[in-house]
Amino acid sequence: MLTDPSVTDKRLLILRAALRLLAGCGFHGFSMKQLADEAGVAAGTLYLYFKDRDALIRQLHQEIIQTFAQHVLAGHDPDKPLQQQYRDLCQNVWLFCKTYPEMLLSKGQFDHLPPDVLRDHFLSAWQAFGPLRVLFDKCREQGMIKPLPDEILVTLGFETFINLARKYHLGLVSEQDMDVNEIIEATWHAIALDTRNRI
Amino acid sequence: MLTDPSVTDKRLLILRAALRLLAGCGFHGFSMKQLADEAGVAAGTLYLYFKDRDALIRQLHQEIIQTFAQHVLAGHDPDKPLQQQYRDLCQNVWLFCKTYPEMLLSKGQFDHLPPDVLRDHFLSAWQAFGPLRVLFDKCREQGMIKPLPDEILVTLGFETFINLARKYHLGLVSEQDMDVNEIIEATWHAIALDTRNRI
Amino acid sequence: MLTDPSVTDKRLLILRAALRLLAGCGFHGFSMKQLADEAGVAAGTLYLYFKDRDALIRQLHQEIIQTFAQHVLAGHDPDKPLQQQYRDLCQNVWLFCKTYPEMLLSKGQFDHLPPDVLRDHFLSAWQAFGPLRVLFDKCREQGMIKPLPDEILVTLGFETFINLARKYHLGLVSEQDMDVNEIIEATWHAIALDTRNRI
Amino acid sequence: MLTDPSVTDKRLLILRAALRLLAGCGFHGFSMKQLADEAGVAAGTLYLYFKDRDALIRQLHQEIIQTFAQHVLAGHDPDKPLQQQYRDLCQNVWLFCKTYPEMLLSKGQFDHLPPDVLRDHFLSAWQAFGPLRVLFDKCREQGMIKPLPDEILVTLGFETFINLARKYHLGLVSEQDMDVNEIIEATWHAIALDTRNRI
DNA sequence: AATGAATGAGGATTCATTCAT
DNA sequence: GATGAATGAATCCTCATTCAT
Repeated sequence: MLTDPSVTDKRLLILRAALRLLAGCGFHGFSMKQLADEAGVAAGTLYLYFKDRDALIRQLHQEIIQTFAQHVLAGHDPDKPLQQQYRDLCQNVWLFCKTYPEMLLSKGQFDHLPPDVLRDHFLSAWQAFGPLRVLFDKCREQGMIKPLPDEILVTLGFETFINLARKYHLGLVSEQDMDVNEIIEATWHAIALDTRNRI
Repeated sequence: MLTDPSVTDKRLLILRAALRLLAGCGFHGFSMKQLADEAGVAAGTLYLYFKDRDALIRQLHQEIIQTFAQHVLAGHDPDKPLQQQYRDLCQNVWLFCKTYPEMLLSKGQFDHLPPDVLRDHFLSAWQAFGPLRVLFDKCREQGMIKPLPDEILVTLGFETFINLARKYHLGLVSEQDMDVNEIIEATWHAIALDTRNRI
Repeated sequence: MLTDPSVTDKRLLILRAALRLLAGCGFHGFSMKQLADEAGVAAGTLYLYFKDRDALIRQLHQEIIQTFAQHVLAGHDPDKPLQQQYRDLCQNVWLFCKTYPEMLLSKGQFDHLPPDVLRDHFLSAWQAFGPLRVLFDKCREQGMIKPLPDEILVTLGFETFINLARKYHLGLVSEQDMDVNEIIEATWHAIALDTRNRI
Repeated sequence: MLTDPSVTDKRLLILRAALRLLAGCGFHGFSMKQLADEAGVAAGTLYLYFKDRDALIRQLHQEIIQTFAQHVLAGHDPDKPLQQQYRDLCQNVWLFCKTYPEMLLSKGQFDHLPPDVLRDHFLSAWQAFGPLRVLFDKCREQGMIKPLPDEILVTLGFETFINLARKYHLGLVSEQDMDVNEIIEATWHAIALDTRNRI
């Protein structure tokens, strides 16, 4: 996995180097030669592991998504109270984004992959997030949360932490400014179905 | 302004062409030659209006921010009820993002501008959003919303609509799936300070 | 003439500006736009006075040669003693090269004009130097100088001062280092026919 | 060395090609593409050996200076009579300039290198000409030549042959016109200190 | 498997020249 | 005559990719 430094598989070494460069300089200004240097291999070696630049970018994208999913779902326990599960997931999202800013920074870089490729990646990601769908289903069944599609719940809930992490790394908010638990509660209010919430 | 097609100032024509390309293919694969073609001018002409590629990108970024601010604050009336003001702003954010997807898609492309440039742009944007800060201040004074920094309120509130618009344009959510007013309420729940909200 | 600042003929203004630029940055890095700015006219105006860049360069070359000839022959008096005439000419060469370094610096820049053009220019220059040929002829007739072709006498005599002026402007020799009269004598030794000179 | 055709080091191949082009067309009109073609390599290859065009020009300049020095000092024997040493050096200068006209023609092209670069190159050249300084010192000590600085002696002596070679290659003087030994004597008269020389 | 020199198409940028005003 | 915005060919340079070793 991208975040596991003990793995020395050369393919992963290259992807990790690509991630560092992507975060550092974006797509432009990251050349295959630079990547080779950063990864500590020769230029030609890259092509033993990846058909071409595009293939490398796509695989990196997928790898990031998988890594993200694994970190977010780490320690997930479907037997805990539902709201606790939600809190744990939020914590994980926040922790991951805070710890690995390069994944965040490179996110926008992928927005222009061909749409069909993007779709494929999202679908496989969604599969990795199966437990999340289960959680949302249960919450909806029990009338705990609003009857909104998963995608929208994700935006109201988890994506908030991604956005905050970006601001955090840009220095627009400091950790003193925010009590993560407080914000988790806030996002819960957004998705929770509480008759008393009605205005 | 970027969204006003009646303006024929050549500088703006070029920026608009750049926006279309940026949305269509991202930074890479958008060459100055392509831009010239898209804008209907010769390659050399670009350099009469912009010192170089970087200057063009930076000016585009600022133009987008300004345009965004103007659309969001359009029709803003500080004399309306506070919550209504919030609703209006949310509506505007959603409408703008839905109507001009290219602004959205190009957003991630700017993440790698030099940090100091990014900071400058954000600050000038924040100035344009003065009425928003006033609104938040009033709401906080009256105990209507949680005592969170503006930046976080923005994320919990408005950025939700930006994220949703992206998904909308990617086809991940359809307009049938979502009742915008419902989502506006949801984000209000996120930021609102309601003692009954306490869990 | 290039060195006469009272002439305000626009053609000459342009040529003088070209000379300044040529001396300052060589052929490369001197653009028609720069020239227009330096001359204080619009780019298009250059083409009212010169067919194209090449024509301008050629005319500049000729102008420099003519100016050089006029300065060198200034005050020439064919009735003075022959050796004194030689001394005067040397003095003039030195003075001119010292006073107008830009003419010197631009000299090497013309070495790559098409050979036929160069030839034409040299021939017309040689015509302007008629009095010099007369002087050499008289000296040779009287057995004062070696029976060498004019071209070689010029090299042994006058070109010495051109070379020294270049070194002077590069700071490789200072004026303290050199007594011009002494050097004039030295060059005279080079061309003089003195039986006692024989080794 | 630039004049040794047996060396096939690619860097030298490129420099030699650059020299041919420089002599043929001067700085302008010699493009990196042309150079690549002339050298028989791809355009990109140039940049494997030289950082950019400027670096190439600078290195060419130094290479020319070094080559010139080596040829001029070839066969130099400090044990010969001093005047004979001088004659040998003059012969070498003449021979070199006659044989490799491209080095001559490119000379003026370097006049616009940045002054500090020019200075560096001249200093390193001067080091290579150590034996020449020794010769001048000895001659001055023995009262054989005028008490002039080395730089001026060089101009009066050796540079004469450079200038003549230029005229020779331009067809302004033919070899029939000139007896090199005669001219060597003439330059010796210029620098020699002979009381009988006094006029 | 690994290398890295070589390639050459493609990018950003410049600049001589034109032409409508 | 004079302007200077517009042009687009040509320039320098980069970089993804290949291939002989």
